[in-house]
Amino acid sequence: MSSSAQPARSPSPRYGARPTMKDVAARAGVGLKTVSRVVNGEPGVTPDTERRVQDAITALGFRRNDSARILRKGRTASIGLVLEDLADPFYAPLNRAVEEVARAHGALLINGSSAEDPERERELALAFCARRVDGLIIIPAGDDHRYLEPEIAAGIATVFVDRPAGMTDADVVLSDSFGGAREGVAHLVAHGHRRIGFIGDRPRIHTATERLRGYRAAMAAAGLPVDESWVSLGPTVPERVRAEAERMLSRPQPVTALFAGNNRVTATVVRVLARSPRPVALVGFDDLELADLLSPGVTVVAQDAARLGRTAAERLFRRLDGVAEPPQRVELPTRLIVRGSGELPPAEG
Amino acid sequence: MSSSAQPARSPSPRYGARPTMKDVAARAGVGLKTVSRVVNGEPGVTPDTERRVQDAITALGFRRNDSARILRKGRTASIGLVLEDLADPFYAPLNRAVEEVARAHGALLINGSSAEDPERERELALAFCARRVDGLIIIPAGDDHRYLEPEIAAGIATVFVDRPAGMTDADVVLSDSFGGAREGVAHLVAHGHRRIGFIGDRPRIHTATERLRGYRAAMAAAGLPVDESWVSLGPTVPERVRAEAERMLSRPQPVTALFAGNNRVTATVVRVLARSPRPVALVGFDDLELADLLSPGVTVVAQDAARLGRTAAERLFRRLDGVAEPPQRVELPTRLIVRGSGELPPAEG
DNA sequence: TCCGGATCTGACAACGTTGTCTAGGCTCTA
DNA sequence: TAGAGCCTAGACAACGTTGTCAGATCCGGA
Repeated sequence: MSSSAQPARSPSPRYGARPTMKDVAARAGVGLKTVSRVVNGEPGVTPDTERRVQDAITALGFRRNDSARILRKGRTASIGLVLEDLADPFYAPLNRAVEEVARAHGALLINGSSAEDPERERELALAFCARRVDGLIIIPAGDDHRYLEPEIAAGIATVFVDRPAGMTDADVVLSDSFGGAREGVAHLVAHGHRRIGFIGDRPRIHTATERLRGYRAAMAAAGLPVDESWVSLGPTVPERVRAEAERMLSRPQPVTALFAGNNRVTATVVRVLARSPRPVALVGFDDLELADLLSPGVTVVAQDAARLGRTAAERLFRRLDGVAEPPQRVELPTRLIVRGSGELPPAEG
Repeated sequence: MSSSAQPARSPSPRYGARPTMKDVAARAGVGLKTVSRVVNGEPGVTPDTERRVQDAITALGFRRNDSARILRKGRTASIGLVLEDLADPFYAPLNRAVEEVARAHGALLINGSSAEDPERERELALAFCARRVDGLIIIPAGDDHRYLEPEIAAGIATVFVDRPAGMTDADVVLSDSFGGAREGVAHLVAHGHRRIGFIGDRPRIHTATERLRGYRAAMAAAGLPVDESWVSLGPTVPERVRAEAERMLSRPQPVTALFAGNNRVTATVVRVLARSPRPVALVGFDDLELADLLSPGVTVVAQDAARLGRTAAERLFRRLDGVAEPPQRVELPTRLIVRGSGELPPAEG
């Protein structure tokens, strides 16, 4: 009776039992190592033997088990990418750029979203390390990366992108948030604005504070005072951004222009301004798809996300190729894209 | 002299040589298996022993090597996702949705872009299989997926998304391209348009032909003839789309409305229409960020990309949990989002 | 005929982990 | 106090591959 029950256990015969090199070797009537040689295109196999092995491989549907290979060789030919949100259009080109570089180096890409949660960032990065990725590219969510030190010491190359790492020394590739914001605000100042609002991301996010610093620098350079009610840092959910924008616009002395700290803020502010009775100027950090088609066009401080990713990945692979130099901080320039500039609403007072 | 040269070989002492369970066991003065038990939280270890092991783990900076674990256990707790382009904003939410489901099941996500190249899709998928992912989610670039049959037979669950697989029987999750396009075109017809253009992706892409079929169905249902010069399938690069749109608009009897086959086409057409002397109606497949802010607003047939990804991933994990049922084809509804509807330019003749 | 050398091939150990199985120590009961 | 039974702990093999090494075969030349 137990024998009659057995067939039911496995839904299909030998389901999940893949052939191994041993099976191929047996079928081809050769040794294990010869199969290995054929599979890896190593020299020293007669054409005839090779053909027999190839036939056996095809017949059995053999595919090398890379887990075993990795275990043996110690290198995984894969890198891990921890970003904030796979769904964020800003990071998509970065993701792709990293993939392209990885591909050029024959490596696969494992990735995940930290969702701006330091604990989740940590879990992901360490899970990647357990898989023994050769290298890590991280968009930091947290500000303490000491947890990575054993991994880095053990040889996992690590590059941080978009924001600097906390409490640890490693390569970083950034956009010039400070300079970009300063330039964007200066553009508003040049058009006569004196009361300029700033709405940005939460203060624990490095880029947010850097951009605010740029805002203050531009204001200071122009000799303009900053009323603290014009400045707002916090979550970039539409509700908050909308409320803050409306607050700044409805005071007795309303701001005449706004600087939006990132793409999500800009998108919400654009919607608020579309309903504003009087024209309000806007400059946003990060470019937006279709931004050129809005009227008035939205002037932006654009980052080159793809270049950010490419630079970080190239740096990583240089490390993997054994280049040993002290950790470096690369800051990529931003680009002010002036749109509908002629129509930028002038300041009134 | 050779001995004096040796130190230079390894940049830092024991660099890359990670501690193993054996090292931990030696340091803690316990057996190998006891370390394994502690690392995996298995029962049967006294608190005192456990503490000794934990201390050794911390002191050595041990981290379990998942490659070895995978080799031993046969399951990788990871799934592979082959999409068309990691940088395409349409696929970003799908990507994220798949990640979330994977995460909920304790699996990691490996992904890559096929760049719409069947050969590259194949390479990626097979590379994932060599890594022994538990399952695959594929947005097909090619139309022959027989290469996956040995893998599927060997137990790698596979789900296709966004487009059906070619030549093989597997689960598929799609949007209702046909129905969506028909509804979108019917919307234009309802506003009095009789000469409606269709610009879509290359004919070998399933969604492109399905949407075209929907267009033809809507025209036929309204008793409207279709002049073949109104229909254009091909690469969605801006140059071609722009040229085709301009061609359709500059004929003696120009089209009075356009249906755009996907987000990239819509973006380009919007730009062309912004310069058009007379108003031309537009409905696009896929929603666009900020589409509501354009004037006139762009009416779209929206797909729920996140739901597409979620559905596919859930299906995959059901398979992995052993649910055995014949391959299924799920078709998700689209949603017509009417924008600036009152202002939809009416047909003139 | 024999030998050196090149070429092809396979036996074997090792990579780091987990499953199985057994040994030893302890507690509890009769 | 002996024996049953439980709990903790470790020895060992196995997962599928690759690196090392040594054996077998074949060639040409002496």
